[in-house]
Amino acid sequence: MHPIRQLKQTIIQLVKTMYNHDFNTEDLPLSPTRKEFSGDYTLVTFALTRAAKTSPDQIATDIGDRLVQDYPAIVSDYNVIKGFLNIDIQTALWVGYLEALSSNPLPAFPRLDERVLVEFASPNTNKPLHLGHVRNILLGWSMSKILDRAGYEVVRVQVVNDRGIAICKSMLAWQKFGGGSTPESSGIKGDHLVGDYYVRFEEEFKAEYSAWQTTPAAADLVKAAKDKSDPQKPPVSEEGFFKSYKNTYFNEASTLGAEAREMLIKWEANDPDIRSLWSTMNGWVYAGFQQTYDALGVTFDKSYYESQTYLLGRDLVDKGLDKKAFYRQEDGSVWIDLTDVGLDKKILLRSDGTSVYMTQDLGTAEDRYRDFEAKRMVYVVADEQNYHFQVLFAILKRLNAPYANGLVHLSYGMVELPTGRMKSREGTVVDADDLIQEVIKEAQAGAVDRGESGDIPPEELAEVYKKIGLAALKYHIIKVNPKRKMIFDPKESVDLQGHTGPYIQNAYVRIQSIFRKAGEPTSGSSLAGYDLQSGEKELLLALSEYADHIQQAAEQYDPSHVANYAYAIAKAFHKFYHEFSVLRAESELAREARLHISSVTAQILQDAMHLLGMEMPERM
RNA sequence: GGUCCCAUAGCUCAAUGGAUAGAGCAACUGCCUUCUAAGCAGUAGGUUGCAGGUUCGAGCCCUGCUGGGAUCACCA
Repeated sequence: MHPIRQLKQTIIQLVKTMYNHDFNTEDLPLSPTRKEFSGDYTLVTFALTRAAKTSPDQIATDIGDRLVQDYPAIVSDYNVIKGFLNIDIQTALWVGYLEALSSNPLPAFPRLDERVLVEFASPNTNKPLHLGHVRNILLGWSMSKILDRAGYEVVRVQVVNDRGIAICKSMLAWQKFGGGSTPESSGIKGDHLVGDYYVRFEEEFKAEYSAWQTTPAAADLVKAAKDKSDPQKPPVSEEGFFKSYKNTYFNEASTLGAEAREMLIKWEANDPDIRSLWSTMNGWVYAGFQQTYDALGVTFDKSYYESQTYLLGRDLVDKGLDKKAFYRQEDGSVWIDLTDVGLDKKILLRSDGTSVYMTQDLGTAEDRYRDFEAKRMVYVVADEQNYHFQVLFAILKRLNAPYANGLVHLSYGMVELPTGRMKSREGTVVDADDLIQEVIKEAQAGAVDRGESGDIPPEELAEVYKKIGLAALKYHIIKVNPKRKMIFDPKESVDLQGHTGPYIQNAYVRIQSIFRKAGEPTSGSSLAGYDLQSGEKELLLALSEYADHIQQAAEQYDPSHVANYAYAIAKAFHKFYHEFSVLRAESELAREARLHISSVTAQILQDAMHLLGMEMPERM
């Protein structure tokens, strides 16, 4: 049994008999002793002053005395500093725990017989994936692994936005300027090829718009806007007017805009030629996305396509009307009033009877519940949509959806560059594929600089560089609390030293190297009588906390807890490695104990990294 | 303007209401004949945006303020 659990039970019992005060395991103020003090665990006694009717120091001393006297098998010693009771656990207990941990290093959570659906990635098919998607994908994947480990049955899904005006823009530009090019003929990855035509459309449109701005019709509009403008506010500039008029121009005057919209209408009318082109180009995109997903090592159980789900949700509107949860205005539009829960009124059906994004999300939720009957759904979506999800969840609650209480928006902050937000117009968007290539290249360059890859078989080198490079990139992103907006510095993302993925991999690699020379520890061997040293105990204590960190990550929907824990373990191991020799241990018992500690460390590190979506190389 | 989020070392980030707020990067010093130096040890760096409050105890909870961001479409 975990020493802290024994200690907790003992203290709870003791406090009950001494002061008639009830603690339970969760609220007992017992934590690992800070390293500047001596002891294993520290009990904070302030909470007991009322029940004990004496000073914190006195309480600490009294409890300490009783622990040492009555439970000598558990507690060996104690000291008291300003109301903090620092407790030393018997070394034999730690050694016994190491033996147990060695045969069973990974925490086993009970299976919950509860299904949770995790939605992430959510790409649009008109553009390749970029850095923002990478954060989303890493969070979603890692969250799904952590929930799985915490006992849930996990279903991974993505929602693909494969329809709408955006993909029509790509299609139109390809028709007009593509000259029949394909990923095969051009040698360009499919999603990039389609993205290139999206960019081409925007360029052509911009040129058309600029040309139009010199026409008399445009000049009239500018004049009208200037005449109408509020004299209190700064005057309308020509440039400012054209900037804000862009969308209106696209919808009302643009030739290209008209062609793109016509294409969308034809698509909705199932025009066979348009549908065929659409399928072909989306097919290129999916092949491209698949390559990126493969490179990142993620998979989905099911993909939902908006082309198949965008009409869903209408029946829910009827249901909501029947239940009087929604209401219809004179113009025929349907709304929900959420002002009583601090939100606004929200439209669900336009006056022309067409649905909006929210309607579709309602339908998709219902659809997925029919598919998987998951009472929990986690949406991994950037925090710019916080309000949308508040509203979505509130509506589903009002409709009494059976899964309404299990809805979670795993909201994460936008990824920014040191120069500010990524802007496609300014070409500062960091492409996912480029980024992956870059980090692998850097990992290789780093290894070549170091010149120590000699004993790695040449056929494994590429694989090792890939694992190192991807760990650098992924760890750099996943270590940050999701809620935070993060500044992504490409230079730092390829760092291989310090608080990085490769640093953690290196701890694992060092252990594997020891095992190649010393052999694995003998399973089930007795370590009884070993006098664990404080540096060894420090690592063991950290290892004992793995389950807590998984639990915390699962409860808070925050994989960064696991990431930071893995770093703490790697750091503790590197220190241990420097302080103690395994191969040249002073005794056979010490050697065996250290082999066990190393083995547990390696397995926990590998497992934690696996939960984060990273792989360990055997050598580096 | 309403609502929500954020503010910690030069930079990027940690810190279940507990002790003297920690890491990494960047800078500087040491340590490879010894299990992989992608490492270890050390120096330096802080009024946790500001002002109050609650508490035995506040970076964390409450109020106000300042600065930054998101959002508030019959867009998605």
